[in-house]
Amino acid sequence: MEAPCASTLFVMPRTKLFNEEDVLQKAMELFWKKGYAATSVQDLVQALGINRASLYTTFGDKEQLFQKAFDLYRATNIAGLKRFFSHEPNVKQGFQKLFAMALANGASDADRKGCFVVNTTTELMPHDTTMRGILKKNQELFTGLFKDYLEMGEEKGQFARGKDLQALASLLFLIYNGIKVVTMTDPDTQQLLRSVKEVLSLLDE
Amino acid sequence: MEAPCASTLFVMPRTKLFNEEDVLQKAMELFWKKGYAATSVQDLVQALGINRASLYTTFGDKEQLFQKAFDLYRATNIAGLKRFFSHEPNVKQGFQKLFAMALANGASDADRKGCFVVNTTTELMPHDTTMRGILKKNQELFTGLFKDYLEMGEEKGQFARGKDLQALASLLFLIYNGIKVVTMTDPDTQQLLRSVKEVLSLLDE
DNA sequence: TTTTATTTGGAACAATCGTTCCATTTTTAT
DNA sequence: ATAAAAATGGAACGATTGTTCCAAATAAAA
Repeated sequence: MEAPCASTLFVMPRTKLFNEEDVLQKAMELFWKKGYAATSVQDLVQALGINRASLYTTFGDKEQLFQKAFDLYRATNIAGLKRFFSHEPNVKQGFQKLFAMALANGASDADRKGCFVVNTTTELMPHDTTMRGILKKNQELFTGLFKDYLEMGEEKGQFARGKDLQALASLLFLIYNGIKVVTMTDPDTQQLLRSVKEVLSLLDE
Repeated sequence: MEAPCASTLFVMPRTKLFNEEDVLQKAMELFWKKGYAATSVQDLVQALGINRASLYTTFGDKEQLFQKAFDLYRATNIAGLKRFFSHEPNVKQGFQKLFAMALANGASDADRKGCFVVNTTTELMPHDTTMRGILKKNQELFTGLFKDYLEMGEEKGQFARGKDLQALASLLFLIYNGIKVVTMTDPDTQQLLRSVKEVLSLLDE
């Protein structure tokens, strides 16, 4: 009955007018800045610059969009950390620079967004059970990278053998999280740099 | 004209049927657990067990109630910390116990509420400027108590003189915040205790 | 008992929430 | 030109948001 002629089967549709990655990036920054509950779909429509209907057809509902934005943040961060470590052979200096960067970022960001992972943890953890698995994995991945980096330093003889590298990795991760919280209210770079110097002295001798 | 007779001037009204402090405590726990944005007035009415109108007449609007609940949390915490320090003359042991308690609390709390101050920081800091002053004061108060406690230990000869106690106080505060975040997703007491042990070794010799 | 002040339950408010739908416009390839 | 597919603007949905108001019930002191 309705058999179409061959020509109609290969008609190409209108291409998307917006770059999906760019839009997702904008969504990431808004959720990062305002959190999940405080970000309305109306806010998203305005910030992303796309139509409300387009938002729903390309990203699903608010929760799915948040998940994608959050995944983008995590992927970007992990990739950046790996790249950073691979370019810094001296481990103690590497952590020194990493924390200095975290402090500088906290001080320079006028929006005081902090860390999207930390913010999401404190906002959604009490009830969101699906997010828990993701965050736990992310935590293990992070401390794992820290530990691998420490082991590299140990093998290179940059500090004494026999240290509890797992405990040190967790400790540095604690501090990383602490920095992301504390710098939101008071980006006092100078004093916290001295704190970082103190803890990194554990890698001496 | 309408001069009332003396007797009517001293008529006592109906007394409140609920204990204001108890109700505020319940509000504190709900805001602590769910955060500001995710807690609706309807949630509060049900959790506090008082009427919606009573809520507004005794506590003001949602924002004022949150502020009072938050103040209660901070006051309780600071008082508790002072009491704890005053009962523990050995400083290193004091911090050891303090962090162990923080870890144990994180592990035992089924609601995974974390720390109300940390949660509020990450939720409201990007935009709320009035809260910033409060949180900064709170931060200074906390690190101040840490530093005073460390100075007491130094004077008592519990560890070597000449350490950067201000930096150490900030460092321990960073770790305290880190613990409050990390234990929300994974209350792994055992491993983090080793991290605490590592950082407190800075108080040795 | 009467008076006074407060709580109480619930209705009502406008505003916003997340989401869906539709008619129109726009772009691409035939 | 024509057809297909996507974006667009905007209306519309019911539900929930924070807040206010009011009549009725209640408790304590006079």
